[in-house]
Amino acid sequence: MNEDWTKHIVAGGAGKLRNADQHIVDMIRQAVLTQRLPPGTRLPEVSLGDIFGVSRSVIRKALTRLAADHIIVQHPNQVARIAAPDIVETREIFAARRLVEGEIASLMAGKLTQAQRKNLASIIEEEQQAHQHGDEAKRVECSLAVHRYLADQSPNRVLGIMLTDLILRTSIVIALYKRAGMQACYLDHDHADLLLLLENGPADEACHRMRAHLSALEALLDLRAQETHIDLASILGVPSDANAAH
Amino acid sequence: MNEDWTKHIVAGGAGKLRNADQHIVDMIRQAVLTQRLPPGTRLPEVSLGDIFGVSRSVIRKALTRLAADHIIVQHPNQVARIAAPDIVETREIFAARRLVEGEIASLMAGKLTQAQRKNLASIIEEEQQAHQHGDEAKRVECSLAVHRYLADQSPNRVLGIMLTDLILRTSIVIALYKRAGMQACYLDHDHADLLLLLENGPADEACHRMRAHLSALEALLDLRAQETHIDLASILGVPSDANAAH
DNA sequence: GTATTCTCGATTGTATCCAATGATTGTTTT
DNA sequence: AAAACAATCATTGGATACAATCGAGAATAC
Repeated sequence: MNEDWTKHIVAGGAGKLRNADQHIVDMIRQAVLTQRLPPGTRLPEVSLGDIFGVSRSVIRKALTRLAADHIIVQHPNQVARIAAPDIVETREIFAARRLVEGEIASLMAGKLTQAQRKNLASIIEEEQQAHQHGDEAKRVECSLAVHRYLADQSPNRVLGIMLTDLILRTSIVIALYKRAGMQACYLDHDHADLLLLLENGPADEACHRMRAHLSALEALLDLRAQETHIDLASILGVPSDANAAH
Repeated sequence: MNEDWTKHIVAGGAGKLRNADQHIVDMIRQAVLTQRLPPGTRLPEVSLGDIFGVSRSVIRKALTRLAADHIIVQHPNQVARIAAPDIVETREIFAARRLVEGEIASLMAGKLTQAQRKNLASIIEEEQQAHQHGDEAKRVECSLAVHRYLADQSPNRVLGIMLTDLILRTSIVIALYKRAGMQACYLDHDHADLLLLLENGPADEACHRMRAHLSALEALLDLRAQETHIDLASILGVPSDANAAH
């Protein structure tokens, strides 16, 4: 079915032959971030090899790295799939992200360089414009860009890399558990308010605001216990017998 | 020279053929934790393949996973080495660990099960006995066990796995930067005090105590600016005289 | 004596081959 | 018709072969 994400992907980089797995990892991560590659999607090694024009060796290395980052799940002798965390893990991911991104906000608050101010302001401006024009895809992209920029600019690189991973996992669980009616999650003015606190506010207030922003995001999801409609498609594909027991 | 860590390792599991890379990853992680495998050590694929009796395929998968966890560094076309973070990254690792382990302490404080109490108490008891008997290796092992147990029992599994990785990276930088005179880092009664707070104390106090404990640990290292003798040997590629330097 | 270049060995990167395992489908039995 | 069983196919796990690259040391030039 949903196989068209490959078109976007292969277009990106045909010429790269050196250390090809990095390119493949990047492309798959990007596809997951932008929700072109929904949770539960099968990722057979041969198909990916055909798509990217490399052998299974390279694909396997890429898949191993993605599994280490919890973006895909690999069970022995079974096809790798985009991860589909359950509700418990979803809450844990949000809690961890609040901790890490709150700390990063705290570290950066009041210490933004001029360039960082400008870049953040421009991303947020673009986000609001996209929202007003109803360009949902663009809006999501910019919203992600805000957080990715913070992860990238984190003065503590260890925390920054952790946040990069958590943002990816958050994208996955948002795709899984977003309520039916809404096409994506949006919190008006949250990012603009955050920028103000990052520029001037005291560190602990920036931290607190960031955590509240992430909690609001989590609250937009439908995380009621199991009985929900959600997938049965992506979940029943998962081999772990936790769900399939009946 | 320092090739005897293999003896300890291969003894562990000769018979395992199924999903062998997990075993290899575990063995190398354990060797790094116990400092039998110092930072900068070369890890050639063929040598490891010979040692574990498997092909390079399996070794490569194991190395890829270790690199994803920042335990080894892989540069293109060069031998993988045990990571040797610089001083800046060392401070970042400690800061991240304070954040994560402090939160885990906070989450567990006042909520220990009876079994958890018993296990922690027994580990700490064993640690103190080892210290009194001068059994340094045993003492370090128990000290690690305390923190690994917390990582393992963390109610938030995402944070728990993060802590597991951070403990490993902490072991690496301790091996790199421990002061010459001391054989290992020891903080008397710190673990016992922590246990008391985990059992009874309020959450934020347990968090604060844990952070202080980790800061004290960091303070035992020699993290003065670059001019220290330390590496240039282990970083620039000389495999074995990293320790002989002093 | 020092610096430069060249060659060779060690090591990794990628592709391909075979074995093993799991899923699927069709068949048989009750 | 439903369930158990068997054969086939798709897919992964691991090993090996070959190509590409890097580093060390020798040979050479100045």
